Amino acid sequence: MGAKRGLDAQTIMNAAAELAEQKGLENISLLQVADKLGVKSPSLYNHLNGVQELSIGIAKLAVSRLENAIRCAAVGRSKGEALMGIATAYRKYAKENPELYKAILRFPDYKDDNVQEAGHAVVRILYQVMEPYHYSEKETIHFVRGFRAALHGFVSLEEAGFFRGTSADVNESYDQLVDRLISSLTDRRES
Amino acid sequence: MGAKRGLDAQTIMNAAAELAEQKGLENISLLQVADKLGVKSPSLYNHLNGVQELSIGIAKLAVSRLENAIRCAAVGRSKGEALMGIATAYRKYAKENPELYKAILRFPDYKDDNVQEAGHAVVRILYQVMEPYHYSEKETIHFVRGFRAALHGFVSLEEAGFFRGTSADVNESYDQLVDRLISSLTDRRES
DNA sequence: GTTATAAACTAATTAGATTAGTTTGTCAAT
DNA sequence: ATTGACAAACTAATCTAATTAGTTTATAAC
Repeated sequence: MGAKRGLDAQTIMNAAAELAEQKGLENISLLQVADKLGVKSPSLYNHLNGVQELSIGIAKLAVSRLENAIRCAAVGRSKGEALMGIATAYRKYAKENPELYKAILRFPDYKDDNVQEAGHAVVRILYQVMEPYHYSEKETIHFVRGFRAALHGFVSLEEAGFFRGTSADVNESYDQLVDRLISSLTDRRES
Repeated sequence: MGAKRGLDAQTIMNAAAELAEQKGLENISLLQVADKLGVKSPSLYNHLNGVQELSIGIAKLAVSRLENAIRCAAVGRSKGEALMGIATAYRKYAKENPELYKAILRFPDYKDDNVQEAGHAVVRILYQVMEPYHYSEKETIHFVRGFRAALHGFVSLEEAGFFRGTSADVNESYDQLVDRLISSLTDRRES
C-alpha cells in the first residue's frame, strides 16, 4: 500500500498550523494532523521527533509570519509613524491568527539556535526603527522591551477576554497605550 | 477499603497548584494529583467535573493570590507610588509563581460568573488607585487596560525567556516602562 | 441498629504518543 | 531494463491519561 514520498516537515507544519487555528492550539494531536494529511500518525515520525518538534515548528511558523507582517508595516515609515504601524500590524496579526499567536509564547524555552534566532527577528525590526532616535544601545533595548511587552500584553489580554467586561472602545485603549509609549520617546528627544 | 471523606475541592486545587509549580502547568494530570492525595483518579470526579474544572480551580487560586499581593502593595500609597508598588508586586508574584501565573491567562474563556468575578479583582484595585486622578470613567478604563497590559506583557515575555539575549538590566527595563506610563498620567493632569 | 448517601473503589473504554519491526515505492548504478 | 539500497510509509503493540459505569463502604441521621 504505502504510497511513498508524499510528506515533508514543512507540509506537516502547515497542516498543523491550519488545524491549530481551527481547533485550538491545545487540541491538536499527531493523530489529527496525520488524518488531515491522509497518513497514519507513526509516519510523521519520519519527519519529526515527536510532538514537541511539532510545537517548535508551529512556533517558528508563527514567528516568521508575524515578523513578515510587521516588517511590511514598517517599510516607508520612520520613528513614531513606523512604531504605530508596527503596533497596528502586530495586533492585526494576533487577531487574525489567535492560536498561532499563542504558539509564539511557549517556545523560547526550546534551546534550538534556529528557534532563538527566529525569536529575535521581531526585535531586530524594532531596533532598526529606533535608529533615527539615536538612543544609546542600552536605552534602545529598554524601550524596545517595554514596547514589545505592551503590544504583547495588550493583544494577549484582549484575546483571553479580559477586556470584555467594560464597554469602552478597545481600539481606543490600544491607541492610547501605544501613544503614551511613543510620546515618552519623542518627549525625551526634545528635552 | 474506601477510606471515606478525606477530600474536598479546595484540597484538590491546593495539591494541583503545588504540583503545577513543581512540574509545570502543562504536565499535571488527574493521575498525579490523585497520587499526591493518596486516592485513585476517578475519585476526584466526586469533587470536580473533569480536568477543565481543575484548570478553572487553579486559575481562580492564582488570581486570588495575585489580587491579594497587589492589594497589599497598594495600601497606604496613592497615585504614582501606588501604581509603582502594584507593578513591583505584580512582577514579584509572577516571578515567584511562574506556573500559577500562566494559569491566569487561560481562563476568562470559561463562562463561569464566579471566575469572571475573580478575573476583575485585579482591575478593581487599579480603579481604586486611579480615583485620585479624577479621570473620567472611560479614560480610567483606557489607562487601566494599558497599564495592566504592560505589566502582563513584560512579565510574561520575561518568563518566556524573550529578554535573555541582551545584557541590559531587566529590572531597569521594567522600571522605565512603568515610569513612562505613570508619567503619561501625571503629565496629563498638569496640562 | 438500620439505612441512605456521599465518597471512595475497581474495571473498562477511549484518545493520544511513541517504539519496534515490516513492507514498499523510487532512485541510481549498472 | 534489473536490481539493490534506502527512505517513507505501514501495522502492531505499549504506555499514559481522561473519563464513565457500576460496586462497595463508612458515616451521619434517625
